[in-house]
Amino acid sequence: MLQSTAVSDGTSGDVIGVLRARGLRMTPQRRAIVAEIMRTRGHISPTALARKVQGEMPGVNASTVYRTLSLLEEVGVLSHAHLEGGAEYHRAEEAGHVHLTCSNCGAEDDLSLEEAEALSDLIERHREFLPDLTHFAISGLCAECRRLAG
Amino acid sequence: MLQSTAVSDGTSGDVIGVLRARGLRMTPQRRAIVAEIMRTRGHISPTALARKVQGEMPGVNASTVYRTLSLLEEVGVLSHAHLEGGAEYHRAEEAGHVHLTCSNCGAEDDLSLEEAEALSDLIERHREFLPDLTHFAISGLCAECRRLAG
DNA sequence: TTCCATGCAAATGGTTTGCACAACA
DNA sequence: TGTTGTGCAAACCATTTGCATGGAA
Repeated sequence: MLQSTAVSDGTSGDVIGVLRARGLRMTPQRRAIVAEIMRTRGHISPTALARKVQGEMPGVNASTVYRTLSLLEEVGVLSHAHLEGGAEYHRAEEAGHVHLTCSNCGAEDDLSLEEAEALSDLIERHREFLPDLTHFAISGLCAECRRLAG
Repeated sequence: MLQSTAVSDGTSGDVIGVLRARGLRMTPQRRAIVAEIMRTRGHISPTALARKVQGEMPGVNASTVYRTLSLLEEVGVLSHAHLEGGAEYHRAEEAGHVHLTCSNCGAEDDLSLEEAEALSDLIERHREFLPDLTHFAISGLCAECRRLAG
């Protein structure tokens, strides 16, 4: 895994700068992919992203999307998390929250970094294990589904 | 999802009883699969299980393994969790712990139900979200890798 | 004898890879 | 121009499904 020194406030322009600084090239496909993911709030799956990108720029191959996602993750612009439906990507700066997904209705919610901090501390205390609670989602029942389920 | 009333202390015999009680048949393949998974400590992936079963009873088809796993989960004997490598199955009675997996060395550890309880309470308090911390693993760095990483 | 379970083969769906061509810098 | 990036097609790999046969009960 490459360690990143990349800093980006979340605009496509920044990302392009980061890539340039690494001697990587900016192709129209990359621009489209970067633009699409920078515009995305929260997470998106590779296939969903591929569909969106192909919507505006037909002909962009899915393999290009996968390659670009890996690249952007290596460079530190993106990271991925494991949700119920598989891996999903999001902007690295949005990584500071824990995904809560309702196993019944599929609703999603987040836990802030501060809230997650308390959890991390608990785990750390017991095992000296330094958790990254953002990598896997936390499954469970949302408030509404709890009520309905009784 | 079928709700289970199944009770099993973890022996193949019990499981067979549970299946019988549901009018399901006991074939040699099912016996082999059940025996193998009852003998397994912790979790195992469908493909790994298939390989093991085929080791002792060649000819058992992978699709049979998948079908049997689903069946045993519906019946309440097994459940699955999402680890780094994908879904893994384990005996339902062993479900009471949280998987901790080191993203660096792959080491695995568990959090007991009691320890996890404190975590659940925290999450619940903030969101009225009732978490099932056993469903997804928690990624992070184990004590040793933390030390090495500095 | 009657369903249920299995094997087989094919379909599926996401993801990866090899390679020749295209196009940034 | 020299490399890097892309499209394409094929390969992969885990999982699912349809269907005819086999076998518990």
